[in-house]
Amino acid sequence: MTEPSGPPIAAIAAALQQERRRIGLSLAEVARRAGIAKSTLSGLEAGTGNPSLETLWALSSALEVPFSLLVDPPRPVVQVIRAGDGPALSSESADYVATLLSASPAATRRDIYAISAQPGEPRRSDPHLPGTVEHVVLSAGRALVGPTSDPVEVTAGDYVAYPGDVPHVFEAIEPGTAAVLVSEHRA
Amino acid sequence: MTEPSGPPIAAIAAALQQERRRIGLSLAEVARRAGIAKSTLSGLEAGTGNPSLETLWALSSALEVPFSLLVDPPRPVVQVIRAGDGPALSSESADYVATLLSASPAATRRDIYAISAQPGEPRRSDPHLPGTVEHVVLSAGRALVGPTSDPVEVTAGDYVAYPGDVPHVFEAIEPGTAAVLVSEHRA
DNA sequence: CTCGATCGTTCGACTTGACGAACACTCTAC
DNA sequence: GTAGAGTGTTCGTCAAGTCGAACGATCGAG
Repeated sequence: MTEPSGPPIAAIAAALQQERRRIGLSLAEVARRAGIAKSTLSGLEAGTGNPSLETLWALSSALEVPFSLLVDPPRPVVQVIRAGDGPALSSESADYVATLLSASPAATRRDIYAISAQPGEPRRSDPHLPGTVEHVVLSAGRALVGPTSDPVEVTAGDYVAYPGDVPHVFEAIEPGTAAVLVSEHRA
Repeated sequence: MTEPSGPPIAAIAAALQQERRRIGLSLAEVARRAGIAKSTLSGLEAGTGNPSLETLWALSSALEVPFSLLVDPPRPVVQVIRAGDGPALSSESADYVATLLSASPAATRRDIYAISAQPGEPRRSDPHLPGTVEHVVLSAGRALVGPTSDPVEVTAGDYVAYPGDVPHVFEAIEPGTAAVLVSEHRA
């Protein structure tokens, strides 16, 4: 069972209101900053509706939180995720598996990923929010990691950090390549 | 040309097509699985439009990728620490080596460690600052990790998180045990 | 108490995204 | 050659999301 639930409108509604109150802004002020009608925001916080991508993006900018915060539910403080566990939230393909281990809480803003990759098509990523920094520790194998313009070849045990707000890539060179990735956003 | 934080419609368009072709499905088939019109999907992959939350969610399910992947693309390099490099700062003992990879900036408060351990005396840690949380991803071997009162046995690939403000332990069970540890303080 | 400002909600009008059929195209089989 | 099944695209229609204004509620100053 992957995702039994529907669209996380309820979760987003809660996150919107929580983040807005955290920075102490009124509904009208956030709507103004986001460039949307406050009636729209009012409805969203009430859990009614089906916001468009632009609306959500504008709100994440106005609230000054990563977009993922609005869609990734918070996680418990203590938990165990087995290597063989069904994916709580993972991105899979034939030669690349990225499992989200720990989503960033509101205050700290960082995600931890376990990556398992096979040689094949490189995993390219578009720029993230400005201020994002990513850290990779290769557990096994060999990979080409870093900005698309200047990637670095790393082997088991190596560590590499790079800005997340430029296009970047993760390409396994050897079979059975694994890594731990920490993506953090500095406010 | 690079917008500071424009809606990632273009990125989503690329991600949609990339993921769809990765699993080798036709546009019509994905649309059918997602329960949306193929014309809608066609437009989205072309980069035109502004999809609603429900539409995106349905597509992430149909493509069997996490929702966050479509809206929050993964990661990119600035600093490289090779496995054989002499660590600038490390804590060593006969059967335990912890290398500091990335010290926590003032704002974010988190440290990333690479741990190499051998079976022997458990590595016990006294409580850190209140609000500290530690995350461990085991790269290789087998270890007993977590609160001293209730440790968890983990193997390669496993993830475990536990409060850092209580006594905790890291004990290698197999030779050649390695791990990545992220220690963070929540304000 | 009254006025004013700000809060969040509700309402009708407009804009726009989603739908589904028809379309042009490619490839294969007969 | 033609017929068929597959691909992805375009277009008119309808439903739904968004907008802006008006609404009642709340709080503080005079």
